[in-house]
Amino acid sequence: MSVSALPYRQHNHDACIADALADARAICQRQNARLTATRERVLELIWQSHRPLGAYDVLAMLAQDGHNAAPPTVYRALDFLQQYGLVHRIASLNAFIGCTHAGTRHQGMFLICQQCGNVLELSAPDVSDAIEGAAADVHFRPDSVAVEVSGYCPRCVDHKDE
Amino acid sequence: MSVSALPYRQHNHDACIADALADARAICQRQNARLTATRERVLELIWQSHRPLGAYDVLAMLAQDGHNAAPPTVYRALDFLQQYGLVHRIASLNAFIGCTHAGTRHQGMFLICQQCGNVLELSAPDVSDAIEGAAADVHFRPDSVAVEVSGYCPRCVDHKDE
DNA sequence: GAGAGGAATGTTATAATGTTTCAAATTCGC
DNA sequence: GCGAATTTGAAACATTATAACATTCCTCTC
Ligand SMILES: [Zn+2]
Ligand SMILES: [Zn+2]
Ligand SMILES: [Zn+2]
Ligand SMILES: [Zn+2]
Repeated sequence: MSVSALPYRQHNHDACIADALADARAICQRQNARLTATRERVLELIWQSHRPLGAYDVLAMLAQDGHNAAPPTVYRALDFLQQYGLVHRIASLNAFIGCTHAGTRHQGMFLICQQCGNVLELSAPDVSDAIEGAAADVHFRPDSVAVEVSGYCPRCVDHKDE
Repeated sequence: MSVSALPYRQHNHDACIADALADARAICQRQNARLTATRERVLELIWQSHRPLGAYDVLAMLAQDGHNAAPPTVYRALDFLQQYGLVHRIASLNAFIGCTHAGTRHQGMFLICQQCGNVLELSAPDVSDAIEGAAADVHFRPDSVAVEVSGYCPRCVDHKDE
C-alpha cells in the first residue's frame, strides 16, 4: 500500500509516484469511479514532489504537456481526486498534495515545513481522539477536521540561518 | 477578561463586543501598539457576530460607514489585529473572527458549524499536547498550528433536516 | 450497431480573494 | 517646529476559484 518514507529524507520518489498511481487505479476500480486520463495525469503531477501544488501550477504543467486546459478542468479533476481521498487540499496554502494514506480511513494532520515546503501527512489517532473529545465536551459534532501545522522539518530546523 | 458564552446560545452579545474592545485597548496599550480608529472599527465589525467575516465583507461594512476604503486598508488592519492576537483567520473559510482568548497564550481550535455558521474557539491543551507530541515523534518543530473542525453545533445537530 | 441518457470535458467569462507599489498624511520623539 | 517612522490612501494588478452553457465521450439498452 502507501509508502511511508518521510518526504524530506532521501528516497526513491519514483516509487512514491508509482505506488500512488497504482493505489489510485485500484481504489477507483473498486468503486467504479472513472480515473480518466486527465484525472490520472493531474494526480501524477501532484505527486511530482512532496510539496503541495497550486491549481494553477498544475494548469501550467498541463500546458507543458501540450494540454491546453482551462481552470475548471483542473479544479474538476482535483475535486474528483479529493472525493476519492487521493489528494488533500491544504487550506492554509491554497494548494493540493497527494494523500499518503489513500484507501485507509484516516484524518490527516499535515506538517508543513516553512523552509523547504515539504509536507508530511501523519495519521495521528491521539490527535483525532483529543479533538473528538474536546468537541464532545461542548456537544459539537465534527464532520471534517483539518490540522495544519506550520514549522520546520528535521532537515531544516538546524539550518534556519544558513 | 474574555467572555466565555457559547456563541450559539442566547447571550448578551453587546457585552461580547464591549469586552472585546476593552481587552483590545488594554492589550495594545500594554504593548505600545496603536489601535487606531480604522483598526478598532474593523475589530468592532468583526465582532458583530460569532460568524467569521471575509475581508470584503468588512470592506462593504466600512463602505456603509461612509469610509471609502480599498482592500489593502482592510487587510492591513486585519494583519495588525492578528499580530496582536485579537482576531484569527480561518483558512478553510478565508474569513476572520474575533479571538475569545485575547491576551492569553493559547493555540486555538475552531469549531465551525456548517449550518448556522457560528464559530466557537476553544483553547484545548489536550489537543495541543497531542499535536506537539505527534510532531516531536517525527522531529518536526511546530511554529503555528491551525485546527479547524467543521461540523454541527449543539443547536443545529438536531435540526439538520428541517 | 443505432440511439438515448448520463458523465466528463471544453470554452468563455466572471467572481472572490489577496498583494504590490508609490504617494500622502499622520504621529512620535526630540 | 522638525525629521523619522508609522500609518493610510489610491490605483493597479495578481492569484485563486466558480458559473454557465455547449460539446464530446462513454455506457447501456434495444
Ligand atoms: Zn517521495
Ligand atoms: Zn490523507
Ligand atoms: Zn456574543
Ligand atoms: Zn484565539
